[in-house]
Amino acid sequence: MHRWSQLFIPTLREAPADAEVASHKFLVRAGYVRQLAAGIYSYLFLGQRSFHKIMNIVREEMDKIGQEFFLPALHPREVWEASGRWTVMGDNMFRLKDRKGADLCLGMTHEEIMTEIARKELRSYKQLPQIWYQIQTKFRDEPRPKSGLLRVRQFTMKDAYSFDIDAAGLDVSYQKHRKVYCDIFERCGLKYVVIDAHSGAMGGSQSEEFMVRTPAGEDLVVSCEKCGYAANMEKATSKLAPVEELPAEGDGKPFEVHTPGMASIADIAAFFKMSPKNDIKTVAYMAQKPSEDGSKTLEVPVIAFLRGDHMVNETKLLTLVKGSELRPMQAEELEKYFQGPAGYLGPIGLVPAAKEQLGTWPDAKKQAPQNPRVVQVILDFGLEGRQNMVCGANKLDYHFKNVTPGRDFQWTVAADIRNVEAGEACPKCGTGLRIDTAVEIGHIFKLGYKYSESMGARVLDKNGKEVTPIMGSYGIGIERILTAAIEQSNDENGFWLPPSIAPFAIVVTPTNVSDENLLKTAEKIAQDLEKAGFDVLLDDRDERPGVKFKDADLVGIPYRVTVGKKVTEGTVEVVLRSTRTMQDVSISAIVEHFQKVLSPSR
RNA sequence: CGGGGCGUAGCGCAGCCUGGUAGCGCACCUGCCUUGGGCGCAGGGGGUCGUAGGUUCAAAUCCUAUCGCCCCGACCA
Repeated sequence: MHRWSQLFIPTLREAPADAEVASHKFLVRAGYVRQLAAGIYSYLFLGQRSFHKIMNIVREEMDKIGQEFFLPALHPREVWEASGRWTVMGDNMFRLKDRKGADLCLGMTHEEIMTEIARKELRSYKQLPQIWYQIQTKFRDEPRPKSGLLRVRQFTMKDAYSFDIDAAGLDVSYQKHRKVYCDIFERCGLKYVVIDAHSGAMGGSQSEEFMVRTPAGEDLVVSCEKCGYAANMEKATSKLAPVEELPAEGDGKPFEVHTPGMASIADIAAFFKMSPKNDIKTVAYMAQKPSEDGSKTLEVPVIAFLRGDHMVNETKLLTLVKGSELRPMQAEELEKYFQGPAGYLGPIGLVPAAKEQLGTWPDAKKQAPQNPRVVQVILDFGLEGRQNMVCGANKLDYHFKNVTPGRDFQWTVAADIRNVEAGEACPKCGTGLRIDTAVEIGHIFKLGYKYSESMGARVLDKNGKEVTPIMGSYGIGIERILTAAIEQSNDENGFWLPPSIAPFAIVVTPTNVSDENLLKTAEKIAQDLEKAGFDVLLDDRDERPGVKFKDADLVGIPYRVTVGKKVTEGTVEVVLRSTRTMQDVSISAIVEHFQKVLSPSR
């Protein structure tokens, strides 16, 4: 039996000053974790117990569809070079050298290692499909670790990989994971949503994220309460309400207006007494990506135009142009492409690339020298069909009026490159969309052929023909399940976890251990409950009741049995932490009581 | 990477401006007391003031460098 007096549960009355989010404060205060360095934590007794429960649930469910492996966390450079990600991962990957000077890295994820096994071992379609998973420590050198266990540099992940002979098979594997993930999060007692996710520039065809809404989250979820549409910010779209156009002025053609010092959209809208919706916003970037061999960075100019009140979504833009990074243009670059200064930029006079050149990079097209002023011009869908707008004239202190896209300027491609805003119409049913911050706890992803192809995995199909297996990858953040659960259920005194993932389901608290009768009764109750399969903690510390109650409220245990005065009447109190509701239960019926409200942990 | 803040006892903080033997609350230890919401009294232990260098008779305090941690930003030209 676990006796509190003998355990190391270092609870704190005060949270560390640098803890911001609830889960961080309480994980530290409740003695679950201690910080070792930025984004690196030690898990103490209670924390580890909770993680074990979570991992067991994950394991039990995953075993229904796959096989558990355990791969190295330390990887040789070569494996990552084979997939091309040695360079792609950049500073996010921890790298080190062994004594011989050979390059190694700490695994951020294990597509490469799993594919390496598949490449060496899988020979025939008869061996497919395969689903392999592991629960492993991952290392990511986050630019900015934060929010306690939410964004860290070392964490535990369940990652799974599927290998199928064809897309139909992948779909089956994908759906199996989707089902199992729902079961896992259900068992963990989380309220979650499944959303459409951005599947990256790498040709993934389908991807969904499992999100828990919480203010502590860093991801944005766009959702419709009416029809169930849900997507992340990188993927979400909306229907735009029509905009009232400005009347054409003069001969209807663009003309310059002197706008001294009006360098922002707010200034211009005020100056012309119009809505920012009638303005064309210019956003100018240099898109970057590493060259094939990783030896240098390739750059192309990318210029986006959006409605004045819209915000560009850099991920959408980056995906569109197939780049890996964006940086704002500098003054000389603005001068080169626009021949005008910041604050007065506009589309008229630009040299847009042809549609076929979208996402092409200079190195690849060396043989076809082009006009150095050519840029990729991206028009947001929100500007299509608009007329008589205002934009910068590419000339200090001047703007154009009467600008109509398509008539007065052209573009490389029109696309959705903006952020949806709360209240805009749902793309499916037209209801107002809501936007919430959320934490990503799981992600399922049809990878396609990226790794199997680049790393040379091949099997023979029925006809004896060599084919490349198609892959999926599927992740669950173990720590994030706990943090999300805490974010979801806490108050000023502490938090309460779903019994399935709490370190203990029940804490038995004798109010006074120097009272022999109370202590003996409490021990008996704890023993009986334990025998019945419940995880029980006996708070046998020689402390005042107030101290024990405060600690019990703090540490996340969902039920408390208070053994106090009423034992003389043969009853104890059962307290439900979440609602603070209290109920007298006769000692003889205590096991039965919990058998009704809880399922045994063992 | 850019900007800001903070490093003083396990935790939370004061002291620094104006240099002169390092303090408070909680926690911890001992004893007494108390026992239904972080109780009371008495006594006690614990700190290279992040690190290194400099200025000075004297540095937690002033200067320089460095390390660490936290927050904001890295879309709206």
